[in-house]
Amino acid sequence: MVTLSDVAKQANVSKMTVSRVINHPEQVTPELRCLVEEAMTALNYHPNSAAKALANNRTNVIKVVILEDIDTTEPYYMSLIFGIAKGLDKQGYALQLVTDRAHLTGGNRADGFIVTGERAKDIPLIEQLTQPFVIFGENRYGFDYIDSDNKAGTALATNYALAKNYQSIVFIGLDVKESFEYSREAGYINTLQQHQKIPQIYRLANHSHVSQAFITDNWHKFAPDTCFICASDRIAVGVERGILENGGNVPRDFGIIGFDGVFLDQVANPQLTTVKQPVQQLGELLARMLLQKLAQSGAQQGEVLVTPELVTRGSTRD
Amino acid sequence: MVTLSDVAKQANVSKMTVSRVINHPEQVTPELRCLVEEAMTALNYHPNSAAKALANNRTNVIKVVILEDIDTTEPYYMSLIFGIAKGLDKQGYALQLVTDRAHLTGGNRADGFIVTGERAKDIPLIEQLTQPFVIFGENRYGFDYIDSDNKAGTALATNYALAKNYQSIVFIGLDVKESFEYSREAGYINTLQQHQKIPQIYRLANHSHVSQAFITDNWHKFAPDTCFICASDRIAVGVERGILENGGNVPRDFGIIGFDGVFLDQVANPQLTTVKQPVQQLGELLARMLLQKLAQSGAQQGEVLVTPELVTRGSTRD
DNA sequence: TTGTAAGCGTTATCAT
DNA sequence: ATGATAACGCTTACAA
Repeated sequence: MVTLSDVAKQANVSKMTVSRVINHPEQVTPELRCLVEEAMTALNYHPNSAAKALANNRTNVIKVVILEDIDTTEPYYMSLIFGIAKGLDKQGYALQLVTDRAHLTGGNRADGFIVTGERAKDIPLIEQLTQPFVIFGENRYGFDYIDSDNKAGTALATNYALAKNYQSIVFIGLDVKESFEYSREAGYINTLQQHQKIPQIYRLANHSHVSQAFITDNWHKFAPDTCFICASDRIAVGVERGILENGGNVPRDFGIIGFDGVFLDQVANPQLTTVKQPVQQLGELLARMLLQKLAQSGAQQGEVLVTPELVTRGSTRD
Repeated sequence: MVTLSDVAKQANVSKMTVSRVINHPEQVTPELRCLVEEAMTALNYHPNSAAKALANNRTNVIKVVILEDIDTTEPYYMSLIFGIAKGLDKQGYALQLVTDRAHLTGGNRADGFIVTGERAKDIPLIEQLTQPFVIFGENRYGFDYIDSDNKAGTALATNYALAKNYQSIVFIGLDVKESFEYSREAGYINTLQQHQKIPQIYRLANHSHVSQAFITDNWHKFAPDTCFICASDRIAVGVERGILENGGNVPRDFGIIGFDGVFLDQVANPQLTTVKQPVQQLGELLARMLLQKLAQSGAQQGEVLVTPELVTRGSTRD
């Protein structure tokens, strides 16, 4: 194993100079810096992260906390974790997954936290955290966060439906009292109002069989030339099935636009037009934001909203 | 931060005794051990993993290497990673995701590797690894591995189809030259032969639209009373769609059995009878096997096959 | 069985 | 601007 001392010898300087070249390059003269850098590459030096961690009282580990009870096959979360892992890896950090609330404070140490799926009751728990954290998902508590721009997403979808000349545009949302749901509804409502149309909103549990049953039960209410803006792809898949089951023509008489764009949209038949969240990228951004926060000793990072993209496919008119 | 010394003081012993209670409890007298343990809980002591790592020349980090180019939304892999992360977390290890071959040897250090998705060309690369590793997935190179028992899985499926009295039983496999595919075909073939039936195997690319098109193109070949044993849920979803598209009755005249049981099976309509791999559990087993291998300084661990489970649902007769 | 001392690789502090 | 020294928390090797 090549250590600081090895590099120091090779470059004829002290360990400290090498350390400084790595951590505070501005404090060392260009010539020495150059020498040291050459020595480092010559020896293929890689810092020992455990030693660094010990000296700095850090761990190089970030805990990813999922407070929601998730179906662990849910592709959405998996993509997110994948993105986080990639983002952390790039900067030499490793990830520890926490699904057990008890592991949050107890257990191994970490340099910071990425938290998602929190409900109101979790807020005190989160506020107890003594180390920097960032949140995935809109929140009203002033926590730093990253999310898709939900409002812009449904606005995109609604505008598209209008452009495709669907007469009636209905929103099928989720029956949860979450910030993201309100934002998605707002994007829809605002867009419709700009076009002097009356919003029509239903809220369902986030399951395809629920939305499928809903369509069948209310089939008489939906005349041809209707586009359904859905708050999730799960909902959209069920809506699509319900329409087909009742003999409706997709996309000519009925359009469907989903939300999420992770996996399910491609499995549907016809494939879904959907508001695609760049989930993996969001994960990488979370990692980057947290590491930056660490570098700035916990400074506020604010909120970052990433505009999602409308992917057009067979569930809406050409 | 509570350290060894703190615990030592509290228990009126030296640091070493505390260290021994943690790492070699048998070397310390029961009374002292008890005293120390009380002190540890009283102070809520947690070992500093960086210091441990430094002293032991370890990192407490395991690299998870995915050599295959995967669709990062693929729930199968995501579940696996989730399982690995949980398994590692339990023993205080963190995970680093490697998708870039260059990061395999270079970059940060790790104590061991969990490798998956390797092709023939990757074998030399893997053999160069200087640290313990385990593989996910059957392989013919003598590497320690964990996998589902693919052969047992398709045998389960085929026996079930026979029990449900489908006259004709067809296997739709994948057109890949991989160990797991051969095993799945073998389970099907063996079972049919035990019942004096002639195997009938097709091999397709692993996409639902490919298998859907295949069914339509060959619809005349498949008389009612046929059950399709599929090598993946993706294939099965397409087969199901193809059958429905051609007016076939599922499950009365045509049965479909998938393989994997991760997410897709539940999204299908009707939901798929499928051979469910305990993917997350496989991940945890991988973590456990690797950590045990580390504890045994790299000793061979052999292979572990986990028998999958047949989940019966609407795509086969009641 | 228990304790003492040295060292793992790095960085902060203080001196030059 | 650069270097010497101690310290981070733990474990191995050796001494008692």
